[in-house]
Amino acid sequence: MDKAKRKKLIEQGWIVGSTQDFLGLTDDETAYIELKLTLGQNLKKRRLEKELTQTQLARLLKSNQSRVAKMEAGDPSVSIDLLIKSLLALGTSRQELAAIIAPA
Amino acid sequence: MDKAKRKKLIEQGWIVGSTQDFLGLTDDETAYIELKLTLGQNLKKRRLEKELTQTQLARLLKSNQSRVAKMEAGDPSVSIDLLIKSLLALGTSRQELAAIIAPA
DNA sequence: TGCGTTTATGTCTAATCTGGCATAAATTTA
DNA sequence: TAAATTTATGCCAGATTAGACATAAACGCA
Repeated sequence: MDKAKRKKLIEQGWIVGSTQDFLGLTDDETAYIELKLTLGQNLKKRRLEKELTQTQLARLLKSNQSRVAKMEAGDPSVSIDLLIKSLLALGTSRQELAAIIAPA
Repeated sequence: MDKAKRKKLIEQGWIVGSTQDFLGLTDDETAYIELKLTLGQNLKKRRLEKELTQTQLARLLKSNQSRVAKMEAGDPSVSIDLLIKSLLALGTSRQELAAIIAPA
């Protein structure tokens, strides 16, 4: 958000700040959540590339459709652990994993 | 292990195979375990660079010495989740995290 | 060698995460 | 637009993981 817009919103009575500030998250908590979102988005990308439905992917992972949906959305109830296991199960290499985490 | 050595061992009656074969792990299970070991080793490296004892690091992470020992050893009772949270808590960036996972 | 410090290992129970299931919401297709 | 398919959301019981604690093992050093 540029400074002009921010100023205007504040003048209008809006409270402006980052989600992080609002929720009172520490830097590392924020980094964790963002990382989870990134991994989930990539899982979805790979699923779509293979033209699978969430249900089909779930079967592949020996999980279920709802968990796949939550994974892709970065839901608080899913761990990075599960996301990484899923990506690995899809044959993602460590190189690829690294590229997901920190695109060059 | 080079082929000659392997042949010799087999002739002598040894059973030769990878730990993965022996334990009957799938490729992705192996990748998961190896990733966990890598992260644990790196956590230890970072701890030593800061000249902290496991107990001191544990306090930093709001955990305890035994869990730190297990993290560094890649113990089955620790998740990649905890390892990543710990590395992030030490201020590790996504770039660095990626480099740990797949050194250039 | 003996002592202090650090690290490793085992076990407990509380908290978190997972799969399963039901169902709602959204999207696609006829 | 209605039906069919796909995705999202909520809940729960069982499984897994976490911190706490005890104690053993390893290490460094006087």
